[in-house]
Amino acid sequence: MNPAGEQALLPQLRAIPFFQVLDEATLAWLAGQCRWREYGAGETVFWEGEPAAGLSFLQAGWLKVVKSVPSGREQVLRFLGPGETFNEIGVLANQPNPATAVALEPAGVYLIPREAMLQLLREQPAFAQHLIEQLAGRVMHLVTLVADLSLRSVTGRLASLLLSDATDDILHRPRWYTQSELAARLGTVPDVIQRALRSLEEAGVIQVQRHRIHILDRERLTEIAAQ
Amino acid sequence: MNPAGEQALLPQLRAIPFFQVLDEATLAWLAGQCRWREYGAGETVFWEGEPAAGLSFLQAGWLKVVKSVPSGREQVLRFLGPGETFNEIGVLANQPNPATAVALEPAGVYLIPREAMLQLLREQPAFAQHLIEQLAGRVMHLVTLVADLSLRSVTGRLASLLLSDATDDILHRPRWYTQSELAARLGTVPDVIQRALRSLEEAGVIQVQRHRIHILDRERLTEIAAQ
DNA sequence: AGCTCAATCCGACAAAAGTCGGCGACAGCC
DNA sequence: GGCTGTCGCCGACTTTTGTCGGATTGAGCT
Repeated sequence: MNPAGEQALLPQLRAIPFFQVLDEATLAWLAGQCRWREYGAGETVFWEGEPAAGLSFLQAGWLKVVKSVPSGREQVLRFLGPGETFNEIGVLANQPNPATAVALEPAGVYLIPREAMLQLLREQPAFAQHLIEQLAGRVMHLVTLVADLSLRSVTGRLASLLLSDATDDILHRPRWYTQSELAARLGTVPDVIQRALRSLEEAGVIQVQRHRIHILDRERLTEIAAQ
Repeated sequence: MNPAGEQALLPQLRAIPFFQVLDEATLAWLAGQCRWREYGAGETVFWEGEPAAGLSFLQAGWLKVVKSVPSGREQVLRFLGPGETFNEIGVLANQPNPATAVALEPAGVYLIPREAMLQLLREQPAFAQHLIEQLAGRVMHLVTLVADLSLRSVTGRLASLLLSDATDDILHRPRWYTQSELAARLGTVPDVIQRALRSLEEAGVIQVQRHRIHILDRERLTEIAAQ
């Protein structure tokens, strides 16, 4: 994993939905502003409460964005993979980072400094437009998460996750996607997830293997997801 | 409660943070686009899942924005009072309304149709900028709510709410602000709120009256809020 | 192959949250 | 001033979620 030279970075930037609205000259300028950083698995990219350095985009690897509490429990706000951007909020709200970002596997990140970001915002109306759509999407996602945490059972949330994340009725779990992470994503603890998985398996709705979960009965799982 | 004529509506629009960045001509144009609606207490302003008609701002009264579930339980996303705007998200994400809005007391609302809103967005970069900040703030608020629901106890959340919403150590509760609404805001049910209030009162930390709650020991309440 | 550490699994228990039935108090309304 | 419906109050109970100790498994490493 190496930082892309400017000629390699450019097509990458172009491929990111976030920047697709920019013209070539602006993209080139932006490429010059980016700073490269690498992180090992488990390393923290930035901490909640720190001043926001800028907007980042993930060139390679996987990250999680979490809120955590002294006891050690944490709530995953989102996982993100190559090509996704993160920490827009700290920059835009002119506030400290609202959450912590941690690398789940070795990751390479480009940082677009706060000032470059704000300049883009001022000078590129199309960029601002696009950003607004992104943020609106982010809000919708969070609203769903709030309703889920408050109104639905752990088993129901787990069922929904399986239904929405599985491809061809199989949810593949990379090494980093442990029951711990699954629990943190669903707002609970590993033991409860284990219990829920077991009970779904006993009901014959899913089949759990070490690194993947098969959906056996999509229909019944959908009913369970309503709880 | 009457719709303001254009000459009365204008200063109102000017006073709304959302529109403060617009020049006089644009404000006047906008005033002409607004449509007036009134709602009685308990009436629904719009439903989750409906197509988003536009951005609204509340001229008088109080509303709640909620996600609810067939069983009847609901999660309040926010309460809002005169001068605040709502349902930006449906418009901006080009999605159906993500939540339902209900009047808590007789309310008057101006609706800015979707098209006018989008035109503003295209033609007024300053407006777009301001909108981005608003959305970023909304995201921060939701992130906090998610972390609270997932990681903190009901009593802790209640304590936080008392600390942040009380003025001069007193939280006034208008008629609509029942224990039911309090519960829906904190993501639980009325009985649990009643229990939590009683236990805080027994501990001598607060004093509960019918329409207001006194904070007696701010320091201890702050400790409890950490749970 | 053996070691080691983390992930998983499991049963028993504890605590928090949610449910239910019923009673009393208050506000609004004839 | 009485009626009525909602809100609030309370105790007992159920369910869900969270915690703990410890056994087991598997992957990666030496």
